[in-house]
Parts: sequence; C-alpha cells; structure tokens
Amino acid sequence: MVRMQDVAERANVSIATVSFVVNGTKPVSASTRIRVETAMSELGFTRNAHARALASRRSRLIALLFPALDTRGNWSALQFVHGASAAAAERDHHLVLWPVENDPVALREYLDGGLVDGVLAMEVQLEDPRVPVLEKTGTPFVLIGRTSDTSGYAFADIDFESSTRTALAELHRLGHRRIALVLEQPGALGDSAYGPPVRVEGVYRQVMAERGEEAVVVLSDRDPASGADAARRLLDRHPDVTGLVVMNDEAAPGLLRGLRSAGRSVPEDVSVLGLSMASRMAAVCEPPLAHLAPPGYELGHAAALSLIDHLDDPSAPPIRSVLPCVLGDGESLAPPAAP
Amino acid sequence: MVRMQDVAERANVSIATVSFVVNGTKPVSASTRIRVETAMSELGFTRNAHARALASRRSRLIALLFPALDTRGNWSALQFVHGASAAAAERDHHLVLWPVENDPVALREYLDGGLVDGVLAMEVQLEDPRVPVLEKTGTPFVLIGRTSDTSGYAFADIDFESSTRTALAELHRLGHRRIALVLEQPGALGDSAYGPPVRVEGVYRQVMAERGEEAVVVLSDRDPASGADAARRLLDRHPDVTGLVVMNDEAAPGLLRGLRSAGRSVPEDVSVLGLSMASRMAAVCEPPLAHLAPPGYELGHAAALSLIDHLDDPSAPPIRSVLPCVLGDGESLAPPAAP
DNA sequence: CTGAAAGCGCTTACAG
DNA sequence: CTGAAAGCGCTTACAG
Repeated sequence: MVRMQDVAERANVSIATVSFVVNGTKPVSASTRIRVETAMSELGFTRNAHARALASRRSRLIALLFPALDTRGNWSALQFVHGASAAAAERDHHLVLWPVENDPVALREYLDGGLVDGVLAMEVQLEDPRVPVLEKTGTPFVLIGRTSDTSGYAFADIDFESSTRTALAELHRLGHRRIALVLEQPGALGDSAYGPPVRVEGVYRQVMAERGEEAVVVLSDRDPASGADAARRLLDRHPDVTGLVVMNDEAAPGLLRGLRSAGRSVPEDVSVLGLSMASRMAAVCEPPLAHLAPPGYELGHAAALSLIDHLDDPSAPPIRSVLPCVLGDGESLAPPAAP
Repeated sequence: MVRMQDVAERANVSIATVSFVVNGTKPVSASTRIRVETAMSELGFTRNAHARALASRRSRLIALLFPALDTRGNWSALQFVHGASAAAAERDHHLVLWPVENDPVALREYLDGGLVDGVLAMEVQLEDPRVPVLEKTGTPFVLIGRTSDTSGYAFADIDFESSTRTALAELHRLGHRRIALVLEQPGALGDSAYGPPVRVEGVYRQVMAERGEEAVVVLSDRDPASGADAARRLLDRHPDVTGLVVMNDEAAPGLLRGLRSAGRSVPEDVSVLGLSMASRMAAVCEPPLAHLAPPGYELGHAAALSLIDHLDDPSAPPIRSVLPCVLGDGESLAPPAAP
C-alpha cells in the first residue's frame, strides 16, 4: 500500500502538506500542490480509511439498523438500502449493515465499538426501543419512519396523510362512495405498534367522516390466504362496498382472488387501489393493481443525506423528509356499476 | 469513550496486558485477568474498531458488492444480504455495502482505501469484469454465483444441476413427457452472460435428450406481459406440452395468465413448476406455484463464512458451497390429462 | 505557505 | 506472566 509518507518523499514535502492538499484543509501554493498531486497519481495513493478515522475521530461510516424481519418490507427494503448506500457514496461515506433486532442491548454493543459516526433505523415502531439507546449514547441518528413522539428527531417517512387522501380522492373522483380499507393485522411486528397502518387508518376515518360515509376497516394477515378471507368477511358484512384501498402487499393477490370467487369482478364490480404498494407487487396481481408506490429509494437516500448533513454540522436542526407515494398504473379502477 | 489506558490504570496493569486479556493472545495470570475484566466491565470498555484495525492490519470489515440492478434478484437479494450480515456478525465482522456496478474502475477506488479485508460479489456474470480487479489488487473475495472459469475461486452458488433435475423428475414422476422450459431473455443484465439460465438450459437439454424428448425453450423478458406473450408463443408452436418449468419470477404470473386466456387451466391441462423462484412470488401466483426456492439466506451466509475463514487462514483452500433449491408447495402440479 | 511533532487508541515484537 | 516502547497511517494545533 502507498502511504502519505511515500507521497511526501517523492514530492519533497512533509506529510502534513500532503494531508493539506488531499483534504483541502489549508492553502497550499500552486507549485507544491501540483508536485503533490503528481506524486499521488504516479504512486496511486489513496489515504487509509482507518488511519483517517482514528486521527480525525470521524469514520465516515454510517450504520443501517437492519432487522431480519422477513415478514415485512421485503418489497421495498431493498430500495431503502440502495438509496441509503447511494447517498452515502455521494458524500464519501460508507454504509454498514447491522442485523440488529429491536434489541437495545445488542444495539449498545454495536455502538460501543465506535465503528460508525451515526445510525439509520428502519422499520421504526411508534414506541421504538432503539431510540432511547441512541439518545443515551449520544449517537446521531435518523429514522426511516416515525415514532409517535417525533419532537426533535430527524426522520424520513412516507407522507401517509397525503397518500391516503390521494387514494380516497381517486376513488371518489370515479364516483365511489362506499370505500373500505384493508390493513394488516397489528402486532405482527412484536411489542409496539407499527406506525403506517395507524396513521393511514386515522386519515381514512377522518376523510370518511368528512364525507359523511361509514368507515369500514378490514384486517388481514400478510399472506394471500388471509387476504382472500378478508374479502369474504368484507362482502358478508358490507356487500355494497364498491371501492377498496388495500395497504398490505402480500394479502392483495388473495384479496383479489377472494373477490373473484365471491363473484365480484375487478374493476367492473369493485375498484381496488393499492396503498404504499410496491410496483412489482402491483404488476403481478390479477388484474394489475392501480397503486401508490412507496418512494423507497428516495426515503433511504433522504435519510442518509440528512444524517450526513447532521454529522457535518451537528448544530444544524434535524431535517425531516416526508415524501408522498407515487401513483402507478393498473387495471383495477373504474366507475362503480350503475345500481 | 473508555480507552484501554483507562482500564489499565484502574486495574494497575499496562495496556499491553489489557490487550492480552481482551484478545486472549497471551497467557495472563488468573488474578490479573480478573482485575482487568472487572475494570473493563465497571468502565464499560469496548475496544475502538479503527484503532484495532490500524494496529492489527485487519479491519474485520467485509464488503458486499451490491449492483443497483432493480431488474434482477430483488426477490432474493435481501436474503443474501441478511445471510451475509448475519454470518459476519457471528464471526465478529461487519458487512459494508458497496453500490458498485460491474465497473472495474469504481471497484478499484473503493478497494484502495483499505477499508475492508475482503469482498463478496453478487450478481456474478460468466465473464465478470470485477474478478480481474480483485485478483490484481490481491483482495480476498468470494463470489455468490460462478464465473464460467471457476478454477481456484471460492464461491457459493445454487446447485442448478440438481435443482433442474429435481424439477424435471418431479414432472416426470407425475407422468409428464412433453416439458418446456421458460427462461429470461439473455443480455438483460448487460455485457456478459448470466450463468443461471445458461446452466439450467444445459442441464434441461441434457435430461430431455436422455429421455428422448424434444427440448422446447421459450424466452421471456422479466415482466408479466412478456410472460403472457411467452405462453401464447409456446402454445402456438407446441400445443402438446403438458409440463412447464419456469425460471423467471417476474414473468410467471403473466405466464399463468397467458395459459388461462388460451383456455388452458393449471394444473388440469398444464402443470407448472417454478425453478429458483422466491416463495413469496410463488405464493401470489394464481394458482400458487409449486416451486424450488433459492437458498438465498444460506448462500449469503455460506459466502461470508467462506470469506472470513480465508481471512483467518489465507493458506486454506477456497471453499465452494453449492446449495440446492428447496421444494415449496403449490397447487400447480397434477398428472397430465388423459389424451 | 510549510513543517516538526504530538496524538488518535490500539497491537505486537522484544526484554525481562 | 508482565511491561516499555515502537509502530499502524493519518490529522491537527502550534510555530515559523
């Protein structure tokens, strides 16, 4: 490996000077800068990451807390990861993956090594046990998602408010009035509630109340069979429903199956709109589902940038990004059938 | 932060001694070991990762080369990542994600910082441009997948030989003789060929030849519409086919749609088996597809362990893991209809 | 604008 | 079994 020492010798300067030109931390005369730069490129110098980290007390590493939840998020977690690592790369940082569950003790152990400068947490719950640990250790962090108390935290999250309103407006525009909402069974994740369904349900109920319509919420586990069952239960109790918003990717294909086997065709009898649904999931549904796709890449990207901004300037206020879902085409929307 | 110095002072020993007990690198008397351990736990000492890396010339970091190919692998890439990061954690290592395309120059730049001890490469192509860079720089690496010339490399890959044979045997056992294979269009990835379809097609042709049956291979892009089209083309030219092996997750739902709209029901008229298909994908198909699921987690896990083994003992021979797909239930298999 | 030197927090021969 | 000391490759006051 080529060290600063080697560059310094070839350029006839001190290693301090090499450091100054590499980092641009102090003015260097044009002539010596050129000598140093020439020496660097001739030697193929790249400064050692760990030595830099040790001396500067800045590792330029950020961790992504990456729960091994196969049950959730599989469809967009990869987008987060891509977005976050791309953003890290853009800012001369690296992303390390920490397979930590919502386990405060494990998290502490990871943190103690001083490997990373800050942390990104995904799969954030309303009462997330990782947040107190992060605060206690003084670790800079950004959440992907939101806790119930968002005061002071930096986060990047889906704009569920606007996305839910968009979904309901879309159906309303087509003429639908009786609109039900399909959500995942809560508690699947564990201890604490997961924010998105809670927020979406709140907005949905509010909108329906504004419209003077009855709110109908159906719960389903995260699998097609439960989705089919949810369809049956829904039609039993509310056969007059003509519009459906579903936020449960895995259940959606089963939901459609259930509607079909109950004799309802989509979109002729019932219109269905996927909320926060991965486009790939929507595409494989029968029929392909109109949907609002979560901005996974953008979320990861925004979260990482926000964290790095904070690392560069700890005094800056925490940045919050709230990004709307993106409307995606499908064949599951139509005006309600004439009565 | 607590340093070794602090522990040493509290335990009345030198920092060398602290290092010996932390690392177990040299014998230490029971009494001083206990003093040191007490001091460590009282102080909550964890050794600094970067100082350790710098002094020991071993960062205990491994990189996962993580191409931003949204087009492929989305369904199991997450499993790789989980497996690899879990294995890293088991062996006191960390996984860092490098969003590098198959770009030799970019890879070199990443490598030069000396951040990581070794590299895991996924989405390996038959002629992978990253391999020469890795070799030239002397970076220990393990492939997830295989190049065409596997001599000397360590890799973890799916056992396509046995998985393909299993798929074909399963259909044969049910009585199917006319069996077609649906693969993805080659070249979707870019410059060089992608191994899995090549290997699978080879095994398929060989088995069909052994059986004295005609080999029928249909290509499809990685989306449902292309899958539907592939079904039409297949039935046009080979209406007598009763069995289908499909290795193209995204196309599969469309393929089934295409069969249906051509008046063939699954499994009554045609049996379909997904090869190297993610279980979640199989589950959302209509009907749910019998399939052979790729051992994504195990692959990532095996690859990371293999790399770390090599790092611990560079003289040990490269380890190759070849893991079969796992049979998953579905409702897409039946004996062929009586003629 | 440039350099000598201390220091970041560890590991590891080398002595004893 | 234990310690003093050099060294890993950088950054960063401090002088000049």
